[in-house]
Amino acid sequence: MVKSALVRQVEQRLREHDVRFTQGRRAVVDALSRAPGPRSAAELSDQLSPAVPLSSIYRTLAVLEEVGVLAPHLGAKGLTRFELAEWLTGHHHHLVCIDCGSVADVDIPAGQEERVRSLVTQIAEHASFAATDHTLEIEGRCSRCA
Amino acid sequence: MVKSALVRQVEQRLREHDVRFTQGRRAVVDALSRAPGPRSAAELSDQLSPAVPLSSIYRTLAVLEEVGVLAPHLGAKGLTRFELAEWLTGHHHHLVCIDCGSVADVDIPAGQEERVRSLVTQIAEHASFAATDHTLEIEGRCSRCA
DNA sequence: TTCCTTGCAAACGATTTGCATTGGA
DNA sequence: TCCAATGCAAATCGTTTGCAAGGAA
Repeated sequence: MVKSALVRQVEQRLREHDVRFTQGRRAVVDALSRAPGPRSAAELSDQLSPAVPLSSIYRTLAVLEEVGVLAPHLGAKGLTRFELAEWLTGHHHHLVCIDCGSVADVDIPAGQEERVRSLVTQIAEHASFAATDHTLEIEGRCSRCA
Repeated sequence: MVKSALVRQVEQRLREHDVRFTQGRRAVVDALSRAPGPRSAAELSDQLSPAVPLSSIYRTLAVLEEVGVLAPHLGAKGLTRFELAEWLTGHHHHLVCIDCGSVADVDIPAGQEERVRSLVTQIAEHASFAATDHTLEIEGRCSRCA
């Protein structure tokens, strides 16, 4: 199996930060790259345990966030889920189910994204806020819970 | 001091749910109505303690959320902040500071909000998702942290 | 009086950390 | 080799809950 472009990008980023890309860290990145949305430490542990113990998953998530490979997503009940950062996967938004709490990624057409971006710029300027990013969170019921 | 329209609306909603509007609950609603953004239990406790103990604040927040007077906002480090629900204060979006973690409310012009709403509708439809609400979260640095 | 609410302290669950051990460049 | 990374268990921290006492209708 060939090494994916994504893995190579992560390798390079870690190298730049003098951080090792170990087995456990590879396993976490791999699991997240296959997931259709953010995942919590516990959810990852379900897949990776006992090969990667929970405490190592937490440490891995912290390190990968620090170097900008992962981005956190804050969910209900104090759960923090992580996903690959947007420079690796592209910009997207979230569909959050108010029943089961699942979070799915959605892409939107470039033209519409452009409209959102310009709106964000206007709002931020007006509020003297230095915007660096934005997310449109759409709450509702997923097809399974509807 | 006259009883504000907001307090009267809350009173009625609680009455409809057979829930008492006690001193402690009034204090929490009052504190949140003065805050320029969502507040956590701990932040409220700083203001209201020892008159209202922390555990009561948590219970109050849970009750007020249940009857739809408050809406939760999930912040970094597992902190949940609450604010008055939009039917009391109007629809708005959030400016989230990536340095200090503060969250401020922003209103946007009706015309632009209409554009966001229609975009949300399109995205949700395309994804077979039953949207009930949305929030545009703008991340960046607040004027104090910039 | 009758429940709903409250206060306190103990319990919980997610996350973090100390420390000795292991493993990768 | 040598220090970063790991595994385990204990410690933290935000939040929840059991239970007895207090308060509003």
